[in-house]
Amino acid sequence: MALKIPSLGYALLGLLQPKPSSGYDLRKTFSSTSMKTYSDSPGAIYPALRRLEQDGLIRGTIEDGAGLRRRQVFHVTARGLAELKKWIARPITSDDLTRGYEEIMLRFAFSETVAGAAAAVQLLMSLQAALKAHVASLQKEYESSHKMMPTSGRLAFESGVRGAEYFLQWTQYALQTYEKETRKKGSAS
Amino acid sequence: MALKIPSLGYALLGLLQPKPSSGYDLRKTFSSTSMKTYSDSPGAIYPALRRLEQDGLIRGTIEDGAGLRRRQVFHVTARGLAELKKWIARPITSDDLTRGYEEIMLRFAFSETVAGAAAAVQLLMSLQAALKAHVASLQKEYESSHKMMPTSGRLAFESGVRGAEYFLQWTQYALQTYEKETRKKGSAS
DNA sequence: TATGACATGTAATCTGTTACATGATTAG
DNA sequence: CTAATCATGTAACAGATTACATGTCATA
Repeated sequence: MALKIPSLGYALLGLLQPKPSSGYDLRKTFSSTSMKTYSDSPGAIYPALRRLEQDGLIRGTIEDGAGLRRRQVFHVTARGLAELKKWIARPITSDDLTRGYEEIMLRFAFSETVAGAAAAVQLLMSLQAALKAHVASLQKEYESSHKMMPTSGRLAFESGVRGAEYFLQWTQYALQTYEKETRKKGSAS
Repeated sequence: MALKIPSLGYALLGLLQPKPSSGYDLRKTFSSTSMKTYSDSPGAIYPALRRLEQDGLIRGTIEDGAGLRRRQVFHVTARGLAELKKWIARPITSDDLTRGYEEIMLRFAFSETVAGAAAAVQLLMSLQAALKAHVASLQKEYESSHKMMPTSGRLAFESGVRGAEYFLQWTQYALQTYEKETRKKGSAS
């Protein structure tokens, strides 16, 4: 039955993992940082947190500090961490790419803190392989159809192809960055 | 009350406008071309078409040609065309950019056929202005936060910033393409 | 004649949006 | 004291996903 978690659920898990927070904190993170893709509305976040808790992926404890203003702080459970790791370790499919780069980048952004640098590199390599195939198929489709398109259609398609090519270049850069980092750490130890 | 149309609705309108089609045709377009972002499932498309018809944006006529296999072909009404044009003419907001480039590119891809080259250029200029502000704010956020991030987080952020910068460059290229085109047409006439 | 493509739909379920509602605490 | 912020929630609704259901037509 595999426990289906929507994108927002993973975003919450990823944020809670290094830093237990309240629903309100999470809302502010979504509204104030560049994670605005996710809704900061209470109607999205509080139900999502409850679902995660019901699935045993997070646990909330009511904070009773100075004031009596109730505030529930959630932290990721062992099960939640395992689920996060599974998500990050999943190989990138062409379907993932079709859905857009956002969720992939979220996975990558969390990967190092959640599962270590080795997992981050794994993810990058999987992404690179998937992107190569994706770019090739986009180019093929472009070749076969660009002549029938109006200028704006063609340009929009081009933007997609070039964006993917550029993203592929970025994976190379990211992998190199990790290589340099491990060399530095290796020689420093 | 402004008639709210979801992204899928506009995608359908945009496809139907130059070429009336059946639900089945549209599903195949979504599954076979790079418009896979949109679901090709009947549970998404047929209800969406019915909603558009109820709002008077498209009208379906049952085709009775050779065979008796029923097949309903939808075409965009005057009201639907007006709605499409309004959608394309809306200036690009920072909100649009936050939600991702896909819907913006859809608007642009359809713009020329639906509203003419001048509208396409208008859209590009609006996009360029919005992107400049967006890139600047992303860079600012990057500057103030990149030192606290793990490598993977930083790289993911960089990918977002650079992607936006690249997209901005593309708008320049697209505008130049239109300039060249109008010059050619102007001198040819 | 049976398989597969054509063609359309519905029902259950899940998630997110929008809008409303409640109450505690702090700052002016 | 009152306005803003902190903090949490609920209810109605819209839209998408998944899975199922139905029937037509061509072809091997």
